[in-house]
Amino acid sequence: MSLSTDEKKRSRATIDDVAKLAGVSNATVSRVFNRTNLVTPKTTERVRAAIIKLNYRPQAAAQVLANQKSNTIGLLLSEIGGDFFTPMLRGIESQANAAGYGLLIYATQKERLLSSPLGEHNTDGLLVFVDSLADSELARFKQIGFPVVLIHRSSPPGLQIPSVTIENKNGTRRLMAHLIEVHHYRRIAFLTGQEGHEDAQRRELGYREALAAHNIPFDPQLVAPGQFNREIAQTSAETWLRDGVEFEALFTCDDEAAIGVLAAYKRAGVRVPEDVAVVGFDDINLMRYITPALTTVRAPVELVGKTATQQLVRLIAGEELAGVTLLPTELIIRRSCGCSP
Amino acid sequence: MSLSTDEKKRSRATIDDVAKLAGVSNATVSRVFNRTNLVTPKTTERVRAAIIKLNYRPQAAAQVLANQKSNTIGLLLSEIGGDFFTPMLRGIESQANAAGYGLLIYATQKERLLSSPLGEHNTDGLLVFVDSLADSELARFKQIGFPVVLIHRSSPPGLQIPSVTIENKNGTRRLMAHLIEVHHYRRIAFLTGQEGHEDAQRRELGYREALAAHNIPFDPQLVAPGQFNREIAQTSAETWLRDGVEFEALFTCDDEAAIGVLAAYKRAGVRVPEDVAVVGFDDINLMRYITPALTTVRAPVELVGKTATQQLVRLIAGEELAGVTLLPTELIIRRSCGCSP
DNA sequence: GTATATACTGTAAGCGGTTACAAAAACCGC
DNA sequence: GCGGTTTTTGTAACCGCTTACAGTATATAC
Repeated sequence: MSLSTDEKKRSRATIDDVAKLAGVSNATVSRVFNRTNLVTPKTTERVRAAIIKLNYRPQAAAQVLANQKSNTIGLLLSEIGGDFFTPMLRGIESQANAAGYGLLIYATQKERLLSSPLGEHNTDGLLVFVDSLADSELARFKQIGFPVVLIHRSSPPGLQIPSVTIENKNGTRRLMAHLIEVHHYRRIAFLTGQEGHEDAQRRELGYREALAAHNIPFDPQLVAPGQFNREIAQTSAETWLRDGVEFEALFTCDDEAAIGVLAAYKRAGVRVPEDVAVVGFDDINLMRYITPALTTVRAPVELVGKTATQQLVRLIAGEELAGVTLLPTELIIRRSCGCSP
Repeated sequence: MSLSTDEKKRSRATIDDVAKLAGVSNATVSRVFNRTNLVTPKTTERVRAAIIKLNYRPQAAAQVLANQKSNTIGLLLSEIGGDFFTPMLRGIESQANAAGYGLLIYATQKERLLSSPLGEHNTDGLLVFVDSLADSELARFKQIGFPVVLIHRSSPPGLQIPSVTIENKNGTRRLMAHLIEVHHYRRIAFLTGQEGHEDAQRRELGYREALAAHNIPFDPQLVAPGQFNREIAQTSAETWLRDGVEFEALFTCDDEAAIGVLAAYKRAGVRVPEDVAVVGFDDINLMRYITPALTTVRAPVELVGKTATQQLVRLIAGEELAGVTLLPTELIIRRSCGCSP
């Protein structure tokens, strides 16, 4: 028995193996594989047969090297979690796929950022979510012309990196207008979002602008930390309760915080919305099932993923584009604001 | 001004550029980069400086080709969605990362399976979730010795592919035991899960075994389709209601179906757990917040991801392993079964 | 049947790294 | 200062695929 044959077999067949078996050159095999219609039907058939016989699949790395194109885009996250994650990823993956790209995911715990050569890796472009990449790296990518699109975060000043996010301010304005104009609430409290998070900043701005627009004075007493976090929000609500701070409505900056607040109120016997209205932002899956169903602003998460990916694909194709794409949010009225249904 | 220099600059620096700038050979640069301690401190310093100056990063594809190792694992899914997805992905990503691997994700809409050369792509191994890959491809991978680990699905007969899943049957047995022994329910209905889905089959088996173990005859009247789907489950519950089929408790095979059932009962004015107990399986995020809080079985989703990835990494490292790894589930008692808290 | 245009196919040079091996340099003891 | 080690560095082959260019076979025209 021939050991050498066996040994050949054990590792994957290469294009040369196919060529030899089919009695042609590797160039011809390559042509067959890439559907350049330059090969005789008869030869094509022979090559096809050899490919099937050997179970040949081209080795991606070699193609990438030869083509200088990986057909892969990368997604950088600081953390995998949260209810928005799945739909966003779905949007990204489906769009990437439709455009013929694979998707490579990195969750970059902050520390790793500096030490690792991460980044372009094996990708043609990068989707950068929130704070998953340092400004300095962003600058480097810009400098070497490596395609990047930012998600839920705008470009650092100077670099003009395209970015996709949602109408945080407008959404908040509409939500606040509902509370003020429909329900005639005047004392509306606010739970801030995560430190340094752009969505949080824009929502806070919307809150303040809405107050001003309705001639309601801003009261710092009615602002406490929420951090996009259940526990912290719960603590803040409990503190208000203990201190006897009163208000008619509470806007929690995001839905997670609203859940924490609801837990605090439930425990304290405060009724929502009878005693106080509670509204959030994002419309995560839970909100419609929780009791009371939560009034919130729907963030088009999947669309964000889709749009960002489209832009990245165009960027990779060589189009110039920049600026912020703002996707529309939608006011979702349920029970927790005091509406009946 | 020298255009040629500019043109060089615009595309990424290669190892040769660095070598030239540092006045050494590319081999030396490679050695510096890979921390083989074979280079003089002085030379190392010169090379380092050149690397920084040129912002050099090795091109992954070239490394992959030269090393025959991509340091990337692939995850194959049929669909991105469901509440389990995020924690599973987190488990996979964190573990992959800890082992020095990147993560490539494919969502393979069924049709794509055949046409695309997908698969090993640029990965050292593959995590295959449920039904995301045809048996024939699995066989091919087995044949060429390409590392694969299955998740929530066992190996096709013959191929001995390692697989990681959860204690579906035992979890169900414990849940049923609780209903029967603690609450003394005897008429317990069952909503089946998704056709051909192994988790569903094992849970059904657990249901039947539990009945048998307690001398409760199996009643086909008390079984209806659930499909892991809210709407279908809701319809089934409504049909039972209309037909006047009575039972004391309902096990829905998964939590999604339980949500559908709850919706049907709410609309019909049936009280849970007073009129009928409802229990699910999985313990998705919602379950604790919904009213009534749902008794269910917790599936260790993140751990499944972690474990599968660990096994894959060992497989890639050349270890032989096979067989099914069964991760323990945990009974989570809340209100919907009739318990008080 | 020959000249010429046309259609296929093969040859070989990259793509950007790694690494075995060879060559050169530095070090050592005497 | 010399031969013999030991370190450090360079040379060149190779990883598997693509593709410009050259070469050969086939078809077309006369």
